[in-house]
Amino acid sequence: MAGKQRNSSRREQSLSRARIIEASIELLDIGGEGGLTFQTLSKRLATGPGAIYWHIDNKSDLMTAACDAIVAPVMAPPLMDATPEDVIRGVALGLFDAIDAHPWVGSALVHAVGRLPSARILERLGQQVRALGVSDDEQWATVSALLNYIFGVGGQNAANAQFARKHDLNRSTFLGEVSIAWLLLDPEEYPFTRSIAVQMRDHDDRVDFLAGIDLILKGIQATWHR
Amino acid sequence: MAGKQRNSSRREQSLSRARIIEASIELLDIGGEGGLTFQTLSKRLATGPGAIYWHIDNKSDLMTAACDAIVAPVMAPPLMDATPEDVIRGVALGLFDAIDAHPWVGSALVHAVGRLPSARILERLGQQVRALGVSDDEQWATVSALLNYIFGVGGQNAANAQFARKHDLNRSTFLGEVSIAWLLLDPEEYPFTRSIAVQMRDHDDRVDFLAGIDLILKGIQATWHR
DNA sequence: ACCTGAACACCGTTCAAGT
DNA sequence: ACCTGAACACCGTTCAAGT
Repeated sequence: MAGKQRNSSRREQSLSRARIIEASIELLDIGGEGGLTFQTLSKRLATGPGAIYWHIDNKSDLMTAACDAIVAPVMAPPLMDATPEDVIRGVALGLFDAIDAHPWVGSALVHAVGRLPSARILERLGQQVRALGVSDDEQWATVSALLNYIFGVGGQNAANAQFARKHDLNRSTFLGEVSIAWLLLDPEEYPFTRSIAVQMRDHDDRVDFLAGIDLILKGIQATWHR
Repeated sequence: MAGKQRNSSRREQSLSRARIIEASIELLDIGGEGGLTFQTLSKRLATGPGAIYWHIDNKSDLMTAACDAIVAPVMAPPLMDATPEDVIRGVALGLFDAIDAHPWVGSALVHAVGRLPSARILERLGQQVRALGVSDDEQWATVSALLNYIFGVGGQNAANAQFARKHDLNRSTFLGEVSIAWLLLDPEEYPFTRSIAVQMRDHDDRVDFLAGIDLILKGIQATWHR
């Protein structure tokens, strides 16, 4: 399927699926989830929208492909000489950092059910869950718990980033606004939420994410290591 | 702010925020996330789009309000005479069932960060986490783990439902397609995913959801009950 | 085989004009 | 105060026409 690659001077490089995905990632990083449209994309690639459809099926496929381009390298390294728990922590943290750097990936992962990026993560986590001694018929539920938690954090990160961008807030002012909103809730009905508002404002996403992973790992150990 | 309520014969009831939300929920239940537009909504309410904007700020607010109308009653009952663990299970299952009946709620919850529906759930879970003996400075991370897991499942449910609707699949044929796609993966690279494909096809969402909650609860117990 | 770009059906939102 | 509905700027996707 290699193209003819004549040295046409109309464009520096001829259009290709790889170049389209690369440009899409740049647009998503710059402009967030709303930064990628067929208008912005075809303008950046100096072509028309129809040309893009020659190389990709639709926007959903494009998002999944862009997502996979970020996720695949993160899931690649083998991380030898480590306990299953440590590998799971490493995989989860790698994913967290990737989503932190590209918040749109969190949203894309949620919408890429059963597609390649999810399968990569499932495989990586599943092998470790098996190594932890979880019985065959409980492995799916156990990996699912990890996967749903990770996707939950990713989706939340994506939503937060999109909200902050829309209202021109940085992370700390965004958290400050939420904190204030919580402090204004009815003390009778929302004692816990109010009591935790300040702690929430100053929390470290990454630390709390790992704490959640550790809670699930402890639950697995408590169930299978005795 | 009560309207004049003249018995005009143009419409059976005068427009109101409550009636708009009610109609929105009906449209979302019928047509999924894409079923609610200002066109379908104003048609169903026998009015123009401008009239709707008199009562609500924008579509995001409308989605959050519709979401809260589903979530609020589920979070209301007190569930006396139960352990904190059982209350958490009850709250989580109630939410799961609500999202199962209205998949768009899963997506709406994720996008309603720091808004009322999330605060209701946070409060309900937080009080029980406190009752479990989690120290003050770990309460946020602990409730977050539960919340992110629940939102992860909800978001995934919403995405699955949207995908199935788009391709005219019911739940079991949808899972069958994913299962087949996984079985076609490279055996060298995806041994775990392939081995679990059949188990995934026949799994019970609700049972697995509760298994994840129990894993987190066990992790909390292992951390704080000794 | 690959690209062009106008056209299509749709979307959320606005706003001058009505009552 | 509340409603009307045309208009606006945008979106993903298609497709006849070009090379």
